Amino acid sequence: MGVAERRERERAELRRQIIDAARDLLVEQGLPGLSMRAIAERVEYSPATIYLYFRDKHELVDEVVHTGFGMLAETVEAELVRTGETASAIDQYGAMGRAYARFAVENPAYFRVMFELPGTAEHSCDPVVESPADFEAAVAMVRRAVEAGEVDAVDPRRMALMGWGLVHGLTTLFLSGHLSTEIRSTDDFMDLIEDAMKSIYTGWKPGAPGAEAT
Amino acid sequence: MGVAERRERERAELRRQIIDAARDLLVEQGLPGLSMRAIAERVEYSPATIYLYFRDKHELVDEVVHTGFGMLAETVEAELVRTGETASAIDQYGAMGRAYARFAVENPAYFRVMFELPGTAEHSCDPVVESPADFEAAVAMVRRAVEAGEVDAVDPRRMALMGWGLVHGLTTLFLSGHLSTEIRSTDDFMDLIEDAMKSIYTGWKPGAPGAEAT
DNA sequence: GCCCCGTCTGAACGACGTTAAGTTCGTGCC
DNA sequence: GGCACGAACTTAACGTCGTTCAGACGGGGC
Repeated sequence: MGVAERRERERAELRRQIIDAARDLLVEQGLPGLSMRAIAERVEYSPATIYLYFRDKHELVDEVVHTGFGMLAETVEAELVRTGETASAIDQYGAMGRAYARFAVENPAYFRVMFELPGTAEHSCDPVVESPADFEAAVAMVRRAVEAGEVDAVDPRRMALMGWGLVHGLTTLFLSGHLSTEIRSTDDFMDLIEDAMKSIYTGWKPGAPGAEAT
Repeated sequence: MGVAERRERERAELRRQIIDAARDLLVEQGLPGLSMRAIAERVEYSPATIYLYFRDKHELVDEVVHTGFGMLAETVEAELVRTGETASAIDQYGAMGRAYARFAVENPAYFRVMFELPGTAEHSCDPVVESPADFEAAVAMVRRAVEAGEVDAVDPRRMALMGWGLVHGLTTLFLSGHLSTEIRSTDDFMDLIEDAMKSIYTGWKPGAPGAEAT
């Protein structure tokens, strides 16, 4: 009686194909090119068929966004294992920021959909802790840096938030062209991110004025 | 022969009404509610009429975005004259960041259109210097702080960029709901911005480790 | 052999941005 | 005063979009 199982496999397969087609279309043509009809044509089905697999366009895009956050988390975590052997906690924290920015410039359309579309916030959340996965990793990294005495006693959650905000803000401003007078190339941008990660924890270093007052 | 002048005045008047209707619609119903047909209905003209005043929807939205950047600049500059008497340069710099964030939470739809729509970057630019107006003001403020000895010698352009990125990033993350686990209310958010502005120049204070190395 | 049910499609609906053709009407000219 | 011009505006349509629904197809169980 393997017929039901085979049917289910085929269903999951097509569902996967639709999501992949949507992702490719998004990457190749941006958000305006992401239409149900275009997706349908790419998987060689009628547009109506998609609605047998997804309630509406929103649900399909949600799925794409979800995989996007998965990719982002993978990128950041790969950077963590790459630098885990040699780098200090605070340097790893900086490396996380750079990995985040690199993902954004390498997948601009993806990144924009993930953060600009309304109602995508819940997809950045770790299913276990109800909070963005990488954010928790960043918090842990700041905590480790504090415990190792690399930086002064600061609130790790608050400081991870600062780092996220700083990198995310510079990234979105860069992607939307608002930094074109200051930052011209991707290399310039990555230098800026490097500076930014450095400068944000300069104030936490032991002996910095006002660092313990926060 | 004032007939041509009157015609021109009437043209400008209707053009203004269309922009205002678009702005109101955007504020009331967000970007999805901003359709040419809805704008036309609000000014009580046929949709086709709008095309006698604007080449296409893009040009009309550009005009709305332009006024948005004007409002943002006014908000920030009003804060500057309010604090100009009493505050130090570095505190005024912090006040600029808070004013920016306040504008965003008070005009979320406006703010999102200004920064999320593709090709809006040029509207943030001062017509004289080819750069966002408030950004130049922030650069000047950092420079004044350096000259007054309030902070260590840092690159003012670079540091103003950091401040912009930090505030902008936290703001967009907050508006898109990605901070909902950390920041619940608008008051929480404004507290965060206050912290952020403080912490970003803590590292520039005289005697901070590594501040002169950057 | 028949029927059922899951799968899929063609055709349509309403809303969208946009355009071409046509109507109205005040104005300047003879 | 009558006429022609041109600006202002509308009507109706085109092609696109997301979405729905009635029906066609076809393999599996009785």
